[in-house]
Order: sequence, then structure tokens, then C-alpha cells
Amino acid sequence: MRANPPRTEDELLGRALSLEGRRLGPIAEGLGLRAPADLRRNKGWVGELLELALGAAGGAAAACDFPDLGVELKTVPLDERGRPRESTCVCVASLGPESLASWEDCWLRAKLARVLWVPVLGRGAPGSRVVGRARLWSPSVREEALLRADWEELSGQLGLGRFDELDARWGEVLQLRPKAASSRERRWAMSAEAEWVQVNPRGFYLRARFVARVLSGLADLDGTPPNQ
DNA sequence: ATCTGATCATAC
DNA sequence: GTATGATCAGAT
Repeated sequence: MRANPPRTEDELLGRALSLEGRRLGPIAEGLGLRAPADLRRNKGWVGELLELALGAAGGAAAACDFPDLGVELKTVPLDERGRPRESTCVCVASLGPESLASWEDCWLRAKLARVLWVPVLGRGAPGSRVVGRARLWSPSVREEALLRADWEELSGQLGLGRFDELDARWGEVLQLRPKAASSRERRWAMSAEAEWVQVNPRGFYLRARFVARVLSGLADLDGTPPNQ
């Protein structure tokens, strides 16, 4: 059972805000679902539940969650101090010439242009976790500059085939980490030495400290309002 | 305690 | 197989 898609951003945000303080278990039951005992074998459960509850498009389509609104949904687990417990995966990284696209045209930028952040509080039984206050966000000029600088460096290195050098320590707000069913999973790519090599797929992740900044709502000190 | 590398389920 | 949704678990 899936809610109807929201028709406007306001409607979407209103729905998300109305979930604040609610436990995931009852939300799931309202949709005819049962909360799993833990997330070890259901890592995407929280995100999928909120998609259903908010009327996201769903499916594995390479599109954002609310295509009509151009909004991407991200759930983020918070610790006791209200800080993200985890980094946030944005999308898979291209290992070929596609990674040489311009920032303006890249997929990561498109996905982050408008994000509905839904914090989830608590650890332990997923059904006992509680929805926090949702926040609709677009990168400020300053945030976008940070994202762009990292993205250009990281995808530049990918485009050069420097897979051995690249690891999760690169990037200030973005990082590249494995994104696959296992480390045995391989994808063909052209190395810096112009040889075909098999490399583990990777994804772009937002560092937890960057997401913390976004959620804190602290205005950028440049005083620039968010982009639309 | 935090970060990096590894991993799990599901849809198409 | 590749995309979606992420968290797990060992290293630092």
C-alpha cells in the first residue's frame, strides 16, 4: 500500500512533518507492513518505509523519488546528540568517461538539488525508532561550491583511471566508497596505464559531518540564501 | 569514538 | 547485472 504522490512541495513537507514523533512500527502497520527485528538483512527498510509513507515513486528507476517535484528523499539515522550516525550514499560513480561530465550535467548534482531529509532517532528495534523533524533542503552557494570541488576532483581521478590511489579519505564533504554486494564484485574500467582492469564499484557518499551541517540548519556564513 | 571498507535486500 | 534503499563491522 502506497500513499498517493504529493502534488506540491508543501504537501510533501506537510506529510513528512506530520510523521514527526511517530514510531516506525505503527507507521509500518498502517501500511500493512511489519517492522523487522533488526536491519542486518533489511538495511534499506527505513528508507523504503518512508518512501511508501510519503508516496514516493519507488522502484529502481534511475530517477528521483518525487519526479513531479524534483525532490529526493533521504532518511538519516541520528545519534543521541542529534548527529548523523552514518554517511549518506548519493549515487554510484561512473568508472568510465561518463565521469568526465561537467558538474552542471552530473547526476550527483541533480539528485542533491532538492532533498527532503527525514531524520530517524534511536537505535535498536527498527519499529521503535522515531521520526524526527523533516527538512527540505537545497545546497547553498557555499555548500554547492564544496560539493562541486570534491566531485570534480574525485570524478577527475576516476576519469583518469586512478582507482588504486582513490579511497574514502579523499574529499572534504564527498567521498568515494565501495558500493556493491561484496568486494568480489568487479566492473571493467580503463586504468591510468591504459589497461582494462577490474575494479570494485564505488558510490559517492556525503560525509556525516557535512550532513550534520545541513541538518543543523546553520546558515552559511556567506549569508547566501539557498538555491532553488 | 569515528571512519573506512564491506555488505544485504529488492525491483526491474 | 545495475539501480534503488542504506547499515554493518572491522580498522584506526
